[in-house]
Amino acid sequence: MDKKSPITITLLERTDGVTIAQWVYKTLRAAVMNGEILPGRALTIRGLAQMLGVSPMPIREAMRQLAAENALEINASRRVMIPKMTALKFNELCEARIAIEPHAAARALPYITPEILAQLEALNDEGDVAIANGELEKISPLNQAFHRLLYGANPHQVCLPLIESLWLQLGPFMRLATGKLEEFYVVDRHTEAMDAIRAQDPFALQMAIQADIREGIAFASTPERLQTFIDHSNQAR
Amino acid sequence: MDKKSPITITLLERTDGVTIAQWVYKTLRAAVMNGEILPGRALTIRGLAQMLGVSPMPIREAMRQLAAENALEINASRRVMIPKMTALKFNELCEARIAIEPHAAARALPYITPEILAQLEALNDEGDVAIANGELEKISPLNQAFHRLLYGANPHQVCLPLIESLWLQLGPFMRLATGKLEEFYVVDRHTEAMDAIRAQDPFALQMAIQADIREGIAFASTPERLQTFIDHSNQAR
DNA sequence: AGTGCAATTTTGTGATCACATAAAAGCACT
DNA sequence: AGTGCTTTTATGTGATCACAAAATTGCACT
Repeated sequence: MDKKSPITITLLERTDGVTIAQWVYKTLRAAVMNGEILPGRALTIRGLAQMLGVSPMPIREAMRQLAAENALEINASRRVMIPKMTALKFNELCEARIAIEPHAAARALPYITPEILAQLEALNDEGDVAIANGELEKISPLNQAFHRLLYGANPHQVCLPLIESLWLQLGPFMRLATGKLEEFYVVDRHTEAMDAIRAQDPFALQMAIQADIREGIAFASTPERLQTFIDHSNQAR
Repeated sequence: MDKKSPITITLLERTDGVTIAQWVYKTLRAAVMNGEILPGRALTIRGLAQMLGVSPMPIREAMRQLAAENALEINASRRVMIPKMTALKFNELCEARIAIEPHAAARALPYITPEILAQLEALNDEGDVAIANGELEKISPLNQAFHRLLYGANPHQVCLPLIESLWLQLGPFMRLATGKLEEFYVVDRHTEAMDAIRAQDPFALQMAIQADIREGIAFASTPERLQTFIDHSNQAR
């Protein structure tokens, strides 16, 4: 297992008045979410600082923030790495998603305006186009944007940060998952979700969200398949 | 509203090989959880550094970590304060607890050993003694310890950090709540929970946990009562 | 007294440095 | 070649400093 080969991550653009620490945070977060850094990979403050061309200070802050969201793991000797996945932990994360996300969706339902519904439709259409064109790398971000927009419609939202934390922990997997997505995606649950929203039917919405989550992890349909993915992702390249 | 009067928080003891940043984190966390810092209160890095007798650096790290857990709020001009509570947000936090905690309890159920059950019983007994003796300040920590021990029995636990985040956000309220606890606590739901554990009955356990949470927030039984608590807590003293 | 502007102070951010410890590398010895 | 020890390097932590921006204060003017 190679833990020292140089890491390459996609650098986000630095916008206007944002601090360096925030930029580093978003960059690292996107890298984790997109599976650009695989579990087991050791991360050092100085190494990242050099790679991103900043001083160690903002790296430290960004790393501590990500560690607080359980996207990074700090071991006893204070070294940082992406947590390794296990079959049971994966199961636990998925069940947690199913416990929270339908709830967050139902709670957001009363706040879905026609504008938001139109935006959800647009995201759904984009997703369909991406699937039709085989642009697999676009699917996961669009799917996330859909869920984020839905849950975030609730102005008193407190679940979204928790959900994002779960997504982050599943992140390194999601990229692998989308590669197998095509063969599993049969029914468009997002459309079902939008039907439920239009009907203001919380129960149907919860069912649709739950089904969407379960299908998104269908690549782990059997323990053997799951283990294959875990083995494949746990070897830091 | 006084935002500048000196803050006094309980200082935790620094143990062996723990870093200053961790100690600061735990100290601030306990202060928030116990409602020692009320919503709206502004916190400054230098101010806390001077109060705790350390350099600004570990304060920054601790504050960023707490902000990541939504225990602190960073406004547009990067000033930090305890988030203010609203009736709707309070409701949202409680419903989120009810969505997650019974799930976490049911997931932990298969891992409850006789040893853990005995520890739960001990905590429950301590709680009963505290209630009988009117030691209200002990109740909330014991209640938390009970729930933490229960959920944490699951070795693949991923919900506990999310739950802790919710507790932290409700923190400033919990102290106020325990003051009114005595008059509401009628049935001992912890005992019901333990009966469900012994019977290995996930559904009964979920019901007991849900009832326990709902009774713990019985002080907000009417919108008027809740608003009184909010008004009382939102004025930083 | 109230208001608008300038000077001052406070505050967060980020860089650099010193220090202690953990990991790695070298190296002698069997 | 393998092993145990020493030396060297790498790394996280925490303190100090400089800088810019925001908040506050002070003050002249109406």
